[in-house]
Amino acid sequence: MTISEENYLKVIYHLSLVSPKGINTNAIAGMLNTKASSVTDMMKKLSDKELVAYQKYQGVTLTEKGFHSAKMIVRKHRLWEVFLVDKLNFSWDEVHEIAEELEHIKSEVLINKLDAFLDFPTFDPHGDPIPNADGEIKKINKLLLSDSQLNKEYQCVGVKDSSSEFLQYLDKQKIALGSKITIKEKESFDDTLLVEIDSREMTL
Amino acid sequence: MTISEENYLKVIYHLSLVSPKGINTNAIAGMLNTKASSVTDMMKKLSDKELVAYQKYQGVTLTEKGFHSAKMIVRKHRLWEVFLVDKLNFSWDEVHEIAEELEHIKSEVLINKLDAFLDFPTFDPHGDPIPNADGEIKKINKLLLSDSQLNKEYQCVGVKDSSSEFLQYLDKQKIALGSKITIKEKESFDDTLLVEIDSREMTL
DNA sequence: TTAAATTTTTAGTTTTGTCTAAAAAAATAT
DNA sequence: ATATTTTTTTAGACAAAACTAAAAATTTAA
Repeated sequence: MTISEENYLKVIYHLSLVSPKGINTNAIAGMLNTKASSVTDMMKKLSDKELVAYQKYQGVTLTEKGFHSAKMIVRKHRLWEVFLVDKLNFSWDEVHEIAEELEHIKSEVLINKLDAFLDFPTFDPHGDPIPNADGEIKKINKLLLSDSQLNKEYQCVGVKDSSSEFLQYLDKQKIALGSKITIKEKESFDDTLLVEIDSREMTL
Repeated sequence: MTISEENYLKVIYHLSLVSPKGINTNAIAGMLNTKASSVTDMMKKLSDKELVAYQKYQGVTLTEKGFHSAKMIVRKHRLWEVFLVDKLNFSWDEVHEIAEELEHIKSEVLINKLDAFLDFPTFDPHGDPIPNADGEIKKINKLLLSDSQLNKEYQCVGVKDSSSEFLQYLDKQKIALGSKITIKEKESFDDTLLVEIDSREMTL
């Protein structure tokens, strides 16, 4: 599989998780900064390889084979992110771009040895689950902080907005994965929350 | 720089170390399993980028800039090999192919952090020197076992033939980098050597 | 020092992944 | 239900990196 094919598969995979119907060419083009016509061409190719089911004007869905391939790419991406953060001391907002390249390294032995070296992590530094070698994904009950209840302890397992700015803001506020969060008060007036994070109080 | 350009640079670098004159297109084509005509095309491109000095029919040499770029690629290749062997427990005969891919990952921060993580190694698992971040290469007095003197202790720092078969043979004989070797006797009749390796005696 | 052999370059194609512009299909609005 | 708008596909072109076959330059040999 070429790097380009892998990138298309990955994008279709991510879009599939959000909306389970056929994915349209424009949505794919938007994610890859390319044009719908280029997407159409690639869909024909991926369809020939039986990685997607494609009927013109109807959008595409991943086949079983395509779904598995996509998960393996995501697996590689996220394992490399763990490596970069845990072993090379990158901060979690710096790793995405590099992992975009590393995810295309071919060797399966490599990725399984890396997995073992990292102690078989199940979540990446952004809190997203890492598929195992068989493509199985550990589920977790996630809810948004804004939807959570008063005076109940939660643990931060991920973020919704993974822009550099937001991640750096969280770092500065010393909010990390695993942080224990309890909402003390909700201010309905401006949606401000008084929260206790790792035994420090603050307003968000 | 594209992957293809990097591969050409690297090959020209390696050929330059063996013969310091202009490198001919056929030699490059041979190393890259491509054709001389393709090499000519690429030489024009690299020449436009001022990475090589190229005059038709006269072979090519690396410019200062090209020489430095080539060393950075070699640096990446060898650092990744150290990572694969030391951290992921690959054996030294399995790592070349994977490092051929990893060497093209772009981030400079990445490679410097990897360097630090590995404790700034100066030699790769095959005993070849690793250029530092400035491109400086540690020299070592190397000589072939067949050219070495009787009853003098040497240390194995590299191998001449890096084929899988040979490396696996060495592994089986428990000969590794750092092994202390002393020649006890030379049999001029069939060039057999009676040697002492890490306090075990054997004939080669 | 010419002639033969070899090496290198040029010219013209191919493949992959992209693009633009135009045509076709589908969705929406009146 | 038809017209308009939006989305998607087709058709044709381009750039990168390779190839083949033929031409040109260089080297070697007689």
